Amino acid sequence: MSTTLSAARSPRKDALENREAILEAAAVVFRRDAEASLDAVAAEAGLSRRSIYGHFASRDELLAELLTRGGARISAALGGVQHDDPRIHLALIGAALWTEVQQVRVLAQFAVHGPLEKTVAAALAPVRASVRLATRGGVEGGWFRADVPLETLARLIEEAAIAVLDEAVRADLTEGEGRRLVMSVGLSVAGLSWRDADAVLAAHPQLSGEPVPVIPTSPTAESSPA
Amino acid sequence: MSTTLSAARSPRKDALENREAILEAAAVVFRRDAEASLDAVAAEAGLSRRSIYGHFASRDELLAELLTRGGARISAALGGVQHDDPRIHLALIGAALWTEVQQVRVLAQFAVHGPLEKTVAAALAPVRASVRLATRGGVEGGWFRADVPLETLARLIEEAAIAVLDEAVRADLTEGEGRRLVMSVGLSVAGLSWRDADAVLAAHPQLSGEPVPVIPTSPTAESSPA
DNA sequence: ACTAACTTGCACACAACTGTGCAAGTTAGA
DNA sequence: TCTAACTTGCACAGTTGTGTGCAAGTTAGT
Repeated sequence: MSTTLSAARSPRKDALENREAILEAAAVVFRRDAEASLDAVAAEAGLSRRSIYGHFASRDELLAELLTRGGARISAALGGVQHDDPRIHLALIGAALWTEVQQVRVLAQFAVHGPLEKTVAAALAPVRASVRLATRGGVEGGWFRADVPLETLARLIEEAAIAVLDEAVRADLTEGEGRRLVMSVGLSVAGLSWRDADAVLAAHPQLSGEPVPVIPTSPTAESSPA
Repeated sequence: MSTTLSAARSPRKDALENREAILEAAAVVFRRDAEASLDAVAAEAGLSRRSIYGHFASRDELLAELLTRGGARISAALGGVQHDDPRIHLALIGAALWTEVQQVRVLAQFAVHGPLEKTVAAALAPVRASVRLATRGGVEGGWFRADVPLETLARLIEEAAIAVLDEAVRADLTEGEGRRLVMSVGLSVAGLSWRDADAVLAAHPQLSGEPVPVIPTSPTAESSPA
């Protein structure tokens, strides 16, 4: 009665929820151990391993979607981040990353090993570009260290940021403290003294108050704690 | 005729060499991929997988020895490192680590995942202690950042150092450049501006010339590239 | 209340890896 | 030269994981 012949019924709503639950569970599990089994993911999601294959054709497909989404969220958070002062630009990037710590940490798990490298690299390309832009500006402006190739410096800043995120989570820092630390250490690696870095942060209210503009509510993850 | 009854002949020399070759191969292989198979190690060593079990009872035993030795080498390189000025102390630690990049990178592979964590932690304890000492001194002296718990700062410096080592290898930097960068970025994360960090390095000839005292020749690895 | 959409459990086949036993080879060294 | 010390290849058992097929359930939505 709906479509031409033997119309298939529309997909069920709870199936979509389960799909999200799987992705959320995968994020949790793979954040701890990048090589965890699908059994572990299923357990975390409260489903059976078998049913994962109802949503994803293979482990790799699940991973690909997970990483792509993570990259998208991060890029979204990076969205309007930009500033004439490269120091503030860099700090803002740090702040934006902090709002997506979980995602960043999942991505970081796969950044090094295996063939997922490509996927992760693609997902993080916008972030990289933004960091590179700020870095270049900072070096040219004379604030950032000029004793290292730009490319190297940008990478060091990235890696330092990830290290800080990890440490902030491990040390269970406050929201505010974590944010501040990511920004401050980022600027440190860039070349500023810690007092200068803190001065920059202190002088700019947008860096001490609430995060960045923030997006209303993403339709993807965030809710449904499985 | 030698020992009391049915004297066993003494072990053959080439067996020892093979044992070393296996360890060296393991270092190479596991540096790339911490979860590589023993087949891969055997191939790298030019031996059969079966014969590995003639030297090590299990994968874990091989790993344990590899990590323990790595830790020992690093600790040895750290040996006499100490200085009244915490900034120089920290720089010297960086320089010492640079002489053992390879070892450090192997250890780093296992620092996070799995049950080897304990072994690695034990192996790196002396390094940690030295870093902590320098950090404490630097903070108390007013050079290093005082806006973070000491423990956190020490860890950040460690992680930053590892990141720099990785990047230095990836970017294929000169011996000298690599050493300088490890020291400089270490000081940066500690809180110094990049110019101050470079000034510290420039003002102290021991930091710009050849490494640290260096040990004559360790009887373990280093040679036999297998 | 019917039925397609989902989930589940179980049974497979397949692959990769560890660890062992053993017989047949090589080789270092007394 | 002779023999114990080593290496090797192969076969095997055991483990852990992936991906599929299928029959028997539940459940959402009409």
